Amino acid sequence: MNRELKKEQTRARIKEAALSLFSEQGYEPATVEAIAKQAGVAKGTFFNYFASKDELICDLQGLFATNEAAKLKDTPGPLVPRLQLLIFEIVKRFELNKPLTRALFQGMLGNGSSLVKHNELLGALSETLLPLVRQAQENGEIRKDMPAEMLAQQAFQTYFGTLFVWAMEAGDEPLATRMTMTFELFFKGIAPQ
Amino acid sequence: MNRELKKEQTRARIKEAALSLFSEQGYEPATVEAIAKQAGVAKGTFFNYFASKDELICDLQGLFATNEAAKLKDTPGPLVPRLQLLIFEIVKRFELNKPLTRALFQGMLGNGSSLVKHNELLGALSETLLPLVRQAQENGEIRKDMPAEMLAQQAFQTYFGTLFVWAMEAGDEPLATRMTMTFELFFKGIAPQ
Amino acid sequence: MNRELKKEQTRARIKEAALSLFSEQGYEPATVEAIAKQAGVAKGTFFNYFASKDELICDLQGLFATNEAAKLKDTPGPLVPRLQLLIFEIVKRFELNKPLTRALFQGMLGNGSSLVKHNELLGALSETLLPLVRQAQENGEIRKDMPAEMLAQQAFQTYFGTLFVWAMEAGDEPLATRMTMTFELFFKGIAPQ
Amino acid sequence: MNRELKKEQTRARIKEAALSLFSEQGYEPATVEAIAKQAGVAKGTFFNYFASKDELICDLQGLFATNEAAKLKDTPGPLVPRLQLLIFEIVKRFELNKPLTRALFQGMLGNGSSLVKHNELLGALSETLLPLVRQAQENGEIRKDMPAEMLAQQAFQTYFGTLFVWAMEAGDEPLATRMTMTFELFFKGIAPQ
DNA sequence: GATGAATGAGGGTTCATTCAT
DNA sequence: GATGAATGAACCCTCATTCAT
Repeated sequence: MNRELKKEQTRARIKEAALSLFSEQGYEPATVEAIAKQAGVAKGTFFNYFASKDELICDLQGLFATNEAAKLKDTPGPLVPRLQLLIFEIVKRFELNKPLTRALFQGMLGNGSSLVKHNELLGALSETLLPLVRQAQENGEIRKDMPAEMLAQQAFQTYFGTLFVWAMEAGDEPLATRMTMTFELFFKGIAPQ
Repeated sequence: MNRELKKEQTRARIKEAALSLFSEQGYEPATVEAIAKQAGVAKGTFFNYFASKDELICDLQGLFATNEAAKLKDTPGPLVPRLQLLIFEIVKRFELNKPLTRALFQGMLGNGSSLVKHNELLGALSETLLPLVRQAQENGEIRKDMPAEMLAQQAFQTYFGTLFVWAMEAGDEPLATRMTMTFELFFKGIAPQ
Repeated sequence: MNRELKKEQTRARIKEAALSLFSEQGYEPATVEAIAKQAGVAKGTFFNYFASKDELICDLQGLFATNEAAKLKDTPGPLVPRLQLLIFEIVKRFELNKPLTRALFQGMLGNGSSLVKHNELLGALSETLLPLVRQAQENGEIRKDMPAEMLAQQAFQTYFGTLFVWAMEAGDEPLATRMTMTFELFFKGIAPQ
Repeated sequence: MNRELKKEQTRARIKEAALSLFSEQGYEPATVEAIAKQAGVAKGTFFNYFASKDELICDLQGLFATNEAAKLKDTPGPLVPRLQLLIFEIVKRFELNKPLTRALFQGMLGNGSSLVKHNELLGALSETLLPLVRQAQENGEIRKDMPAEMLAQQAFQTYFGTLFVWAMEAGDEPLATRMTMTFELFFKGIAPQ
């Protein structure tokens, strides 16, 4: 439907505008009015698509996570190198710059439902990851003396820690190499004794 | 001086009040007025002690870091176990609860001078850490194929990642055990080949 | 005509929906969108039937008045008891609850054309009433030392005063008995010396 | 105290400004911003004095009532003529014009706490009135076959009915004469048989 | 005729900050 | 040094109304 399509586009334009302004100005200074203007719609229109600025952030925090890991399921062979590759590709794809990353973090932290969403996202990701981790434990790729859940949690910490420290730093080195290196250490840490 | 002492106390009371309210309500909802009231001073008085709410956050972010590592300098023997112990003791001491941690993160992220301060703090910490790391590399406790700076950076990532993921989770498990475990993996990751 | 009928029904459905929502939520909170939804039409459709929310209120304020008095015209005999009976029956019929009454008052008061309509309605009612009043004055049922217009005006005051005070009260006693009693006093007040 | 005095003045200025704008433009069009401007204060200052526009209306509805009746208590002699005189003087004093009266009605009707306040005011007024009414019943000035509470209620109806119908009319005749006349009828209605 | 996405002025309200007392 | 009234920009959000489909 033409109507339907247009709505989708408007929604996308608003999200893009938000990302653009968060990158330029940060979370708080990027007001709903400014976002709407940048998206080429009226302020009221913003609220036809997102009940609040908070809801927008909830939506946007999806950028932090993907479920690409699902692709690895049911394929045989050693997992660790493929996970490493996966991480590299994921990080490479989403172009989070530092100010945007900070803005997203900030938006998430000051917002109860973002918190809930965050945990849902991590939960869903865990669902995908857990069987793979267990399989890797069986294969002897990963140490068996830690529960898979804990290992997944450690992976998340590694991920967000890298993201956070990177985003807070002044320089402009790319995230991808840093993330890759960090996960190298991580995989070494969780290798069997 | 009596005068001097009183000022110090007032300042301390304001900081305590802020921590208490950030814990209860989060960063934004804890208004300057509420903090002042909780501290038993007038709103205007707050600004005699902190130039802005942002400056207060800058001050408070010191809670994330200590320079206890300095104690380790110039003492011989293996470093890694002592570092682990140090981390455990640091984390155990400062009682950051989850809402407060989130509030501090949020305050830091939306505030340019906090960013600067953050990097200064990490820089200073690096200063202390670097010689120790190099020494440990010499001793063969830590892999030599990564520059000490990078290793320190990795440590920070590990630290903040743990803090962040923990602060975002729903439960109320203590930070200390989690942090210890995480650093166990970390030290394993950075052990020599 | 089928077409004509359907329009009439839709219009009626919208009015019913409005009354229902005004009763539940009051005048302002009952948005055009909510009314349309309750009536089972789209928001835009509302405006095909009423040029504005104000016009709807104009339409609805007819609930405050009827011209049943016309029935009394040209029948002989004492008027006062019949008028009393009439009032009782009128009030009994239209089921104005308190929140709805307040909502209608509110809608009327904030709306220029409602004001005009209100005066038109009262004017028309006067037209009907005046001959009857004069007749009653001739009959010696009502004092002659006040012009009929003034007496009609007094009746309106009595009517709206009762309505208003009743609508503002907390309880849920029925309007009918109150109105009857009030008009008993009123008729006593306008009886001949 | 000078400080205290100034606050009082500011509060008074805001109320005056509100009355002035309600008279000119009606309830809704008189925005808080406009009221503040007219009062010569910033918009934020308005909210230092009134938590909301609704609260202002609550405050203002006091204009509808006074407790001058208290003066009559404990003085001997016939009450009815003194009550009539009292009403005349009350109405004469407060200069409610028609648009303002409509605005106040409108503000009260759309506001839950105004409703409560209204009933409190009438309750307090009843407290004062009831002993007088009973005394008048004893004196044989007022009919004894109706409870005093009901008579007070009837008086309120008479009062607000007159106010409402007068405020809705187009002309500009003074309220005082109308009110006096209406209460003449009312007192006749409640005279002993 | 029906639809509902788009509008956008304006709503009430908040709060960090200033400054006269 | 302490106070708290005043500030006013900016906040998020509402909703009657329009109009292209």
